[in-house]
Formats: sequence, C-alpha cells, structure tokens
Amino acid sequence: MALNHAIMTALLDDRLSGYELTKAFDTSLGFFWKASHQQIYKALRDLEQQGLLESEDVPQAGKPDKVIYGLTEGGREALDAWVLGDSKATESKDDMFVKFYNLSADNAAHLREELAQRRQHDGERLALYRRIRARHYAQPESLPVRRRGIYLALLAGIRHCETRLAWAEEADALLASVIPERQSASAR
Amino acid sequence: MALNHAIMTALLDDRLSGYELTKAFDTSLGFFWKASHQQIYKALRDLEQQGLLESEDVPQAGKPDKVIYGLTEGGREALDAWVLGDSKATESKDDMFVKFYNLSADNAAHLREELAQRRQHDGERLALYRRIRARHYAQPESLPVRRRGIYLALLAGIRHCETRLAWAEEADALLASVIPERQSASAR
DNA sequence: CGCCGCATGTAATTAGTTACATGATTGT
DNA sequence: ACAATCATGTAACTAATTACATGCGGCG
Repeated sequence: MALNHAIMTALLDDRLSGYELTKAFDTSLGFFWKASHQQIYKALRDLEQQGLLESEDVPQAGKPDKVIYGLTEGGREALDAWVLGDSKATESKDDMFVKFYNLSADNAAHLREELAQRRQHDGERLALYRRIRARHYAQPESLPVRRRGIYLALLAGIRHCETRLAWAEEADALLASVIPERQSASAR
Repeated sequence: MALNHAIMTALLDDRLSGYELTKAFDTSLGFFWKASHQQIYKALRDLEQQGLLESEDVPQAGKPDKVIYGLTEGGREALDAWVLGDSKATESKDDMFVKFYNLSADNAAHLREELAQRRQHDGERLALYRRIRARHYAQPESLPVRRRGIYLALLAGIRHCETRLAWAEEADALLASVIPERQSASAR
C-alpha cells in the first residue's frame, strides 16, 4: 500500500498531525496521491502500531489538542527499502474520457461544461504549481538532492496540467462543432 | 461506479464476451480505465441482473463456449443518463512520484531504472495510439459524431504519453547527475 | 508432456468512499 | 445565532487486488 509510504514521505522532514497531513494531501503531495482524513488517521494508527511512526500529544490553547507523528528509525529504513522495490504503474482512471466515448449531439453541450470545469481546475492547479516552483525551485541545480526529486515531481505536475489545458482547447472546439445549431451558446 | 459504465460503453456497438472485454480493457479503453477479469465478470452478472445487459450463450468448436453480452434498451438509456450526470475528477495515484520525493544518492540509480521502464511502457503505448490514429482517425472532421469523441480521448492519450516521455528525458538527466561518480553507468 | 491461450469463475483480503458524530473556538 | 476552521474519530459499504481453481485444445 503506497498510502502508508506517501504518509511517511510527508513526514520526512516535519512532524505532523493527521489534520496537517490531510491538508498536505490536498495540496502538494495531493497531485500524486489523494487520501481522505479517515484513511489517514487509520493509516497513522497502523503505522504507529508497526513501530514505523511515533506519536506525541500536543496540548493546545484555544484549539483542540493534537497528536503529531514522526518517523522512527525503523520507519526511515522501511521507507528507504520501499523506494528500492519495484512499483507497478497504477494506471489512471478517469470517467470523463469514458464519457467522451459516448459523444452525441445530445450530450455534447454537457460534456463541454464538464470540460470547462476541468479546465478551471487544471488552471488553478497549474497556477499553484508555478507559484511553488517560482518560490522554492527557481534554480533546481543548486537544490539539495532530495529537493531535486521533488522538483521533478512538481515539473511533471506542471507539464501534465499544461498538456491537459492545451488538449482541452482542441476538445472544446470539436465539441462546439458538434452541438446542434439552434442556440449553441449557453445551452443549459 | 464508472466500471459498469465503461463496460456498457465498450458494448455500444459490439456484443462481447467477458474475455473479449478484458482484452479491450487492456488496450484501447484501458488507457482510461483498468479492470481485471474478475471485476469484469462480476460487473457483467450485476448489470444483467439489473436488466441493463442481456446475454447469449455461444457454443464454439475447438474453444470453450462463451457468453456474449449486449446492451438492452434500458442499458442504453442508463448509459445516456450517466453521461449527462456530474462526474468527480478521480485524481490519479502514482507511487513513482512519491518515490521521487525520497530521492537520494542511494536510490537515484534505482529510480532511473524505474523511469526507464516507464519510458519503455509509455513509448509502446504512444506507438500503439499513433497507429490507431493513423488507421482509424486520420481525418477527424469526417468522422461520425461519436467517433469524434473517441478521437479526442485518443488524442488525450497521445499527448499524455508525449508529455511524459519528454519529462522523462529531463528527469533522467537530472537523476544521472545525482548518481555517485564511481561507475555511474549500469549500476545493478 | 508441459506450457500457452481461451474462457469463466470463487474466496479472502485490502483499499477507498460515504455518511455520521463530537466538541471547542473564531469570525460575521 | 450560525457557519467555518481545527481536530479526531466510528460504521457501513463499495470497489479493487490477490490468490486459487477448472478444463479444453493446440503447439513444440
């Protein structure tokens, strides 16, 4: 299960609570691995029980107390070993593309709307990643080794968004040409 | 569950057996949705029970008999309705990128190998999709509407592979620069 | 004779989603 | 008063993976 390893990866240089991890999985790491808070809290308990993580209660004033987790020596070793193992290439699943296989005059307008949502989403992601890049990864050559790996992942995310956005323009044009001519603009 | 709808989509113009569907999910449709034969056979039984598919036993000589499935009227309607609904954007999961977050001099050579495997895989995919495109989607403007949707999906697959391959070159160069200088080539 | 392709499944387990729950504090 | 953010969970369910099973025909 890679979720466990994604969590350990997020804990490489910070000690974080489940809540903080959940937010991390919504942003940076989240492009490559999604997880709900329910999954994360459970994984944290499992990992602690296996001795790969250790926890510490942090009482807080004005906020609920939290439990922060950090890697143990065993955790670091397990993570290192995992990286050296083989990984199967989890192919992606995307129902929007399946929907495209069903294109017709009746659903073209709807697909165009879904596509517009995706464009918006990808555009926001791209802007975010470009900001992160400008701030923290401007000169990749002068980064410490591990940060260079993160830079490469970030770069993959950027390229991916760019490609999707470019494709979406082509797709939009083709969809527009399929929508019946009545009042093709603003079809609910 | 989109698997059910992916299966129905594959049955839009052909009546197929579970085995044939499994192969289809390994090639064309498979870029957007992966499924094992166990999943597919189960889904087929479920869909038939719901009245969305109908089956027919086909005895064969020299081969085991098979059961082919086709869409019912209800199945077509259900599929049409599904396309018009909203779909959440199933974010992708890829442990190779998680591994990149763990880059070090110790694992750079290994990651480079994994990357090479991916490159090979993506290269084969790309060649396959380009062949399909050249054979069946050379002039997208003159295709019937539904085929244009499939063309767009295919195009997304092509662009995606191209992007990954281009990224992989950059990544490979950076990884190479991280591998310790002893005998950096062909480190097992 | 043993392996590969065809064809279809069962069973057990793991992973992930959805719905619901609690309770404090800060902002409108 | 009401919603939002912080913080952590349980329970029920659906989806996916992994392991195992069966049997025929053709190929080397």
